[in-house]
Amino acid sequence: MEPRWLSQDEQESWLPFAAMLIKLPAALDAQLQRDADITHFEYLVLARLSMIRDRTLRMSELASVVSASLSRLSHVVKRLEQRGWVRRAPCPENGRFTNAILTEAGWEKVVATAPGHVEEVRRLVVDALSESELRQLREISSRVLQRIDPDAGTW
Amino acid sequence: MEPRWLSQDEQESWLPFAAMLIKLPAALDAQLQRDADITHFEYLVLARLSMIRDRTLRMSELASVVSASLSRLSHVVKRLEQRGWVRRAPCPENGRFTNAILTEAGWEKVVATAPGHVEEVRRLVVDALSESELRQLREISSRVLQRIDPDAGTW
DNA sequence: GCGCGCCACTTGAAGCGTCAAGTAAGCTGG
DNA sequence: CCAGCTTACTTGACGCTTCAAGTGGCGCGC
Repeated sequence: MEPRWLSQDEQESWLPFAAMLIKLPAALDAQLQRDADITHFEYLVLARLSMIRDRTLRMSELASVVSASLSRLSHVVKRLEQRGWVRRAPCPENGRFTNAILTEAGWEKVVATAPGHVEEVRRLVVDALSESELRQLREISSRVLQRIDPDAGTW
Repeated sequence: MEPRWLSQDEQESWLPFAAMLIKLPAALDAQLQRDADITHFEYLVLARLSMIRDRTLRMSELASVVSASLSRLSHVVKRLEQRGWVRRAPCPENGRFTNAILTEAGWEKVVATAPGHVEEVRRLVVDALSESELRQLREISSRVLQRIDPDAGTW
């Protein structure tokens, strides 16, 4: 079967988009690495915990909200635990679950790190775009996410 | 100084966009890994070489067009060389330069792999969006790239 | 014309992610 | 009531990326 190659126009959209897909995460990582000595993914974990009641969440739920495998999360939480920002405790009601809990030091880390990160997100994306472009971006992202994982939108 | 947090609206665009930034590269990688047993980045290197006259490019130029460090490229090209898809030869005119050259087997690998990859790009992005959304996406991506690296647009 | 520095690359070690295998808690059927 | 399955998580090994330290060709100053 003859493949449906991208047209000239399609390529001219795809190429810059693909480049952004590579460079934007690298740029966000670089800012956090430089200013806070943590990974973008480590930041996501801390930030998510900080937004939640009791700053506590089961490992499997945390994995799902940060789009990671349980294995990846387990390794990362181990490192965060060693740095004193998170601790783990078995869930009292059900011994199979493990709760990840943001410590006071972890909370302070988030408070210290978030403004610089938000500033970078603004600088590179939010403030670079008009209001209507931002809405378009939301629509586009949702559509792509839907295609990647048709079941995911359900939360 | 009080940080400028994202507004509700801004967050509602940023969150799906950030999720896409994580999941789309993972999805593209997964397809290539599954169907062709190569990394997305390895594919990029082979594909770029295949598009160029003589299928030959200096390492440093290749690094720049695929947005990678020279070190990363060096490691990857070594692996591609071991698999027989690329070979390296010092540039005749200037012994400091190394040319990366796509072999016949490498060419065949690209020809065999490209249609499936393009199909996945269509499925997840290009065919998921309208023509005008695709144009918007190009504009948005260019704007963000400009912010990340103001000098880069010059080629 | 040769020493010194720079440039293009290579290498090795350390860190993070993934995959597969392991462990331990709780449910379930007989 | 316990054997075996399932679920939630952990661990270890391997692969890829990064970072810092090499290596070697080439040009420039004197």
